[in-house]
Amino acid sequence: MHGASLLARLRRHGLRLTAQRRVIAEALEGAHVHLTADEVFERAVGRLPEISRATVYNTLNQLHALGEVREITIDAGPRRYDPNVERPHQHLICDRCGTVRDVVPLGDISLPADQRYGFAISDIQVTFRGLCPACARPSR
Amino acid sequence: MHGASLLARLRRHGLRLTAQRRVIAEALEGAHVHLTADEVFERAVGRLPEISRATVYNTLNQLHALGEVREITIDAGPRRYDPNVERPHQHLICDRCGTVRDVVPLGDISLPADQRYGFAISDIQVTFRGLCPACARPSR
DNA sequence: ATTAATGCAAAGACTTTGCACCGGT
DNA sequence: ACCGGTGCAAAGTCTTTGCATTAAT
Repeated sequence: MHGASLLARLRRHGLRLTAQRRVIAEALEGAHVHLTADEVFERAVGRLPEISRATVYNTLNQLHALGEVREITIDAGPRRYDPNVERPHQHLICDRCGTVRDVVPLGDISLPADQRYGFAISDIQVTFRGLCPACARPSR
Repeated sequence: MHGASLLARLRRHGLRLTAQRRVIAEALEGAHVHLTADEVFERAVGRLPEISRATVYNTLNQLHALGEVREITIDAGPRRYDPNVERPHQHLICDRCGTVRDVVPLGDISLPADQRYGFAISDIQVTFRGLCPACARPSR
């Protein structure tokens, strides 16, 4: 069901294949880090100068609604987009510089029935927070 | 070290005890749900009409910086503030209406050394997501 | 041909900030 | 008296939206 490129997945959802969506998908998939909408826009502009921020936002929102990208919200600052919805993973975030790394934790965590309040739980997100090596250095 | 009122904790940090901070602390502690800055402001205005949003934001940020309140960031929408930093707990969030409930999960999760990337991890946040009973109903 | 997608610019939601005045300590 | 805190209004950051135009199917 997955494993295909973002672009292929777009088509599968019945969305039209436009140049804009192509460069947005490429920007996301080519990144080794999770980009903000603005970073996606910057990269996209390099390949398609007429593209607009609105289209980037619209497309990112659509991809998210379709479950094809994950949104990462750091406490402050813009949202970031994670194209990897195929392999389950969680995030490790530096509280100072905001760097995000993908991680696969060990162990298991769950909610006992008396803690579910009747919710239908569909996802468990685990975020590890701390300081990355660079930010932990006392140099300030 | 904790267990005292927010107000008492404020004083302990050397912050001045003002009427504004008093009503903000009361708003936070009196809430059974986690409030947004604006909700805190609304409640505060009821008791102290001259209070400004800027002061609410400033104070909330200070409390957070001091570790006396927790910030909860839902994907969309304003941040919420959780005055309970005393008893460890996690959050259960409805993806449709945004309701937040405090929960105490079972189990354990951790990062193996090869997944830590040299980070000094100081916190693990677990967020359960799903639909609350009201939003799960097919009525729409 | 049809209708979704785009770009632009404007509006919106949320938060921060500069500065003169006020009020805890 | 000192200096942190406050209120106001303006600015800032990030995101969404209305609408006329363009282009994928």
